[in-house]
Amino acid sequence: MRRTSDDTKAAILAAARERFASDGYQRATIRAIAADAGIDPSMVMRYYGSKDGLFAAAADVDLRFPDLTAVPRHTVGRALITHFLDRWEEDEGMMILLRTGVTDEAVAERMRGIFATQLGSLAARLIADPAQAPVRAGLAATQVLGMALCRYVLRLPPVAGMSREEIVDWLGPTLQRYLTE
Amino acid sequence: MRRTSDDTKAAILAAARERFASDGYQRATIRAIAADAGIDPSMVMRYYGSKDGLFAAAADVDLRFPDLTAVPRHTVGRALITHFLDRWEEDEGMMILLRTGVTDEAVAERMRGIFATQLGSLAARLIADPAQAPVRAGLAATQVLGMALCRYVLRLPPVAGMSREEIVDWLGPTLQRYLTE
DNA sequence: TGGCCATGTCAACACGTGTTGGCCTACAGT
DNA sequence: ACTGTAGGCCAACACGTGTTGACATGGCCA
Repeated sequence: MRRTSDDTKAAILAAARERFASDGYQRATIRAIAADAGIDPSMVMRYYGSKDGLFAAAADVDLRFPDLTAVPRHTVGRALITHFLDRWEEDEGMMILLRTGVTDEAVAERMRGIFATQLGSLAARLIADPAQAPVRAGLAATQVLGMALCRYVLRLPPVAGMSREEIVDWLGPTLQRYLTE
Repeated sequence: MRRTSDDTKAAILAAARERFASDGYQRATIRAIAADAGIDPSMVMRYYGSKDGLFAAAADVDLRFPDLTAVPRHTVGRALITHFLDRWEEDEGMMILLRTGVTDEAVAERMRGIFATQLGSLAARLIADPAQAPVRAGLAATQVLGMALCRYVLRLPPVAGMSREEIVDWLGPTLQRYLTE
């Protein structure tokens, strides 16, 4: 055989993640993805059924939160932002979610689910009053997503130019306050 | 005459702002905008030349920052977030910029310009060390845009459900620290 | 060697898009 | 009443899209 079908599927998925991440859903075309993967557009349909199916496979992403209760309570803020920066820089899925969730309601719903369960449950373990946990988690989300938006998507020069240490030093205390104070 | 051309232009622009704000650039079609305005798609071309021309007219937006040096220095954070919430709720242009800037490089560049000049010059007047001003402004942008993203675009339930007072109470101190401390 | 299936290509369809040019129609000025 | 013109509509074009089905071809197994 020239190539095993799993190899081709993987090549398509890799090309799709890149295109979706940089162009968003609409502007990423099946033809362009197929060209990147070095095969015919019809192969994409064969392996993923439709553009929606391909997107679903490409946007399957997990925040992979560590257990922040294992870390000293007064360093929770710094640990959270550090993990987030890591996650953002190693997984194109983050960019895909943000770029498409802004205009696609279905993806937005998915993001709501991800943040509600993952950040929410984290906050629930950290905060005594269970009624306050969701609001605290939401506040943390605004700061963390805002950073991702400005740094990786919009690329505002001062924010894109900051070092990781600077960011942790500045945002750590903010998140610390939102989550524990 | 049935209608003056200025009326029609205004009707088209209003429909366009609404569509661009809720659907983004690609999914907002000339045909849908024309239907909303109650006229033929070709009229849009007549008055605005092209879809790009129409978008440029619809996305012409100003942050309209007040002079924050007139306000007591220790309330600058609260004043900033208050003004931003106002601005966001009264002007669809904000939503247009955020929804489209995330996928359209030209709009992103425009946002960079807006934030650099407006928030940047504000920070420059507030902060003694001129080398630190851009970073401070950038930090404020992450928190403020992150709030807009979570509350108005993604509609994360805990954030969308917060009252204005709650938001000001929580984000005010954060912005205060970024801008003055 | 011959046949079969997985892997892949090709050309085309149906549809929605931005955009264009020609045509109509109601009103203002004479 | 006649005409010019501003405001508006209609049908069509050219293009790119996702998607489909028919056809080719290389390598494994009998």
